[in-house]
Amino acid sequence: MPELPEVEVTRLSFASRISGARVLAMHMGKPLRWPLGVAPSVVVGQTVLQVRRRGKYLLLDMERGVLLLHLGMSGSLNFATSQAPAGKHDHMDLITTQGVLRLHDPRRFGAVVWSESQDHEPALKLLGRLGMEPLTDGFELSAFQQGLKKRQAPIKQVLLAGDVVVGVGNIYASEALFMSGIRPTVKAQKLSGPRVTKLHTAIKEVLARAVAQGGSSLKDFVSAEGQTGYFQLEASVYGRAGLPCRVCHTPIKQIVQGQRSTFFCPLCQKH
DNA sequence: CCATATACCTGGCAGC
DNA sequence: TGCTGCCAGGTATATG
Repeated sequence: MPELPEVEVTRLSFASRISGARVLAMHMGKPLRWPLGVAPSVVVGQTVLQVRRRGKYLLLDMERGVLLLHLGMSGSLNFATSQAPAGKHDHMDLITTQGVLRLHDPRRFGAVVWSESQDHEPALKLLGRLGMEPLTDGFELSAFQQGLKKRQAPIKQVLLAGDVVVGVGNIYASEALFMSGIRPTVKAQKLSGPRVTKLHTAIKEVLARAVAQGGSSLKDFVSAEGQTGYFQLEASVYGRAGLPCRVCHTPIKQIVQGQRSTFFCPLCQKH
């Protein structure tokens, strides 16, 4: 569920609502990917200053540290208005003066980590090797090109790795490569300048469009299930194995790269 | 440094 | 209906 667009839409959906809130209590459920790092009581009493996003991580800046959240594969955040009973898969409740921020994550690949904001904190180390933010000016074509030039791995896997550019998950990697007419198996370093330019544009476009779409359903995003965004978007290739390409009607192919599914049109993405 | 495999965990679904 | 096997939006870590 959560690639960059959904994480960003999630952020937008609760950032203003929780900013300025003071933490009254914090409850953790079953273990997530990493331990919180401190007793939940450490977070109690702190005020949420702002909510930022870095890649697919959400960062709740507080007075004395940062609460880092990751949604993993199956996580979502929602606001429980009162003390509605936590369900089987609710693994964090942040009870604040402005509502209860609740993490729902069946597979528990997500994470909630507290970090006292200085350098060598393990939580912030997670952010250390992340690549460029695709929806900011920092995502410069020349830097993108330079990043790809070093890589011999297939372009799809380089996009997913997140150390050149962040936020492109398994769905949007396939979609962006389709948009730019690039075969996912091509070695990153073999892409010509013009093709890198196309890909650079496609990544920005596909992610920005998805954020906009998610944003349009923002009203019921939280109260509903937190999943409306993706289903509004029509995938060009993802999940469409065997179905006709929307452009040329050639059957879409599905392959496996790095144990993940990749989808592409063999005609529109010739090499 | 780089590329690839592995591990984490649960639910949904196709097929029998 | 129930079982089994496979698949799923991520990514740190180990291994070669």
